Amino acid sequence: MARNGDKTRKTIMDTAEALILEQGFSGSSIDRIIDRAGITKGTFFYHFPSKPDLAQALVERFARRDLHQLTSKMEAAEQQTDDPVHQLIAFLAQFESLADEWTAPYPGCLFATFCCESGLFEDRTLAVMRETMLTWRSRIADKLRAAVATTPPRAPVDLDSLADAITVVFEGAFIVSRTLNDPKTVAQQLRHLQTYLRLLFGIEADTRPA
Amino acid sequence: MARNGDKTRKTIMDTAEALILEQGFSGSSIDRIIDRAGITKGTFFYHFPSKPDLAQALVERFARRDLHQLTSKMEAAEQQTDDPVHQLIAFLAQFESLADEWTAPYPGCLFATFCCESGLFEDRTLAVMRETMLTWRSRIADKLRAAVATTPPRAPVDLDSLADAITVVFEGAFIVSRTLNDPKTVAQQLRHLQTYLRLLFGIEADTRPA
DNA sequence: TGTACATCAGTGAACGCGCGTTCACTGATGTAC
DNA sequence: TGTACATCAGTGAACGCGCGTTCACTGATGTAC
Repeated sequence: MARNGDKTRKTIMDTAEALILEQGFSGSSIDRIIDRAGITKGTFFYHFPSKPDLAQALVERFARRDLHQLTSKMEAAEQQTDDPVHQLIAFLAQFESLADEWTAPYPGCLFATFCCESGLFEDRTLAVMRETMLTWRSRIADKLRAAVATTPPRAPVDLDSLADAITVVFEGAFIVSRTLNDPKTVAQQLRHLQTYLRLLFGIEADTRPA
Repeated sequence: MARNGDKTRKTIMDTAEALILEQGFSGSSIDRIIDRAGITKGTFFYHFPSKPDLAQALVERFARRDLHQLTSKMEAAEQQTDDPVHQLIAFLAQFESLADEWTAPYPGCLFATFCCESGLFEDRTLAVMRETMLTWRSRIADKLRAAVATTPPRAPVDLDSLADAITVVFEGAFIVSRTLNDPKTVAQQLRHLQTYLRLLFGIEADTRPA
């Protein structure tokens, strides 16, 4: 056998994540994961000492990818314009474009799933989720502070909770999209958030309806 | 023994719901439910033929209560004012006041929890969730249509997805509130939604920051 | 270059525990006559 | 009013299956000399 342990580990994680997004963590047994992944139980426990360790690895990978999206899409927005308000709108527009092309409901957010079973997880697992959300809050709130410095908002708003609104829309739209079996929910809700920012900072409306 | 079967049934449902909101449905075994409720296994299966039947009973009760909130708070808002925009804002303000008094994080929404494990449930269970969300959409969208008839919105918006935004905020704020262990998230996000409506329909801002 | 050994990656049988479900039973209360 | 029977509400032991975890093992590849 070639030393391709990393590939097998990735297969396990991909399979487990997909199953967990359908059935939750408790509802996804190791038996079913290895069955779908086409490996044996021994292989699973060679790569992950226990099921909680799988949870930890999954949440860390999810957080890493999530923060990468935050950084890369924010950098792209910063290249488009110098105005912080327009940067935020361009930032959201990128996620909207992505979501707009979906034909199946939002497959799910691992954070939401784990949050709904939070009593089962170790503190270190929940801490990764918390820190990721706080990083989003901090980065977006920075941008919002820059925005209000140049453009006074048309209504008094708390900037930290306005920053959180992005996370709220992602998580909430996922739940609604899944429940209603509607692939368009996420894009629509991201559009409302852009419209809110436009109205708040007195920017002309886009032509498309939110 | 007195014929107090209804009381026992309620105890089981209350205990199960609380446990499910902590650990998810799969993570909440019947053994743990009966242990917390102080009853025996025979009693559980006397009241519920199977675990999926418990899920169905819980989701139906949750939906009934949820729709009652929708109706009663909307009626209260309609007593306060005749203007549909102000009615919607008053409607949201009632939920905000409620949420503002919370000192512990939003205990959870059974729909979000079930949605994150949706692969485990029967269609009839998921259908209750879907129909409840569509009822909210329909009632709120009616009000929004009445609003745009009298007050032209300052940006083009799709009314169905704007109606859904309320559900999105409830579900998303629950996830964020729980993850960040912050009791104030729900109230704050409901306030942003009110500010959005105010800006959209050109209504003077409230004094408190959103 | 050949040999001996270590390490990596994976196997599959076995473990005991907890799960959802069944069932024969109990005893209190309600109903018929 | 007393008696016989039905129903309601709950008991607790027993069931087999699936769960997470362990472990002795295999065989291919890498490393030392």
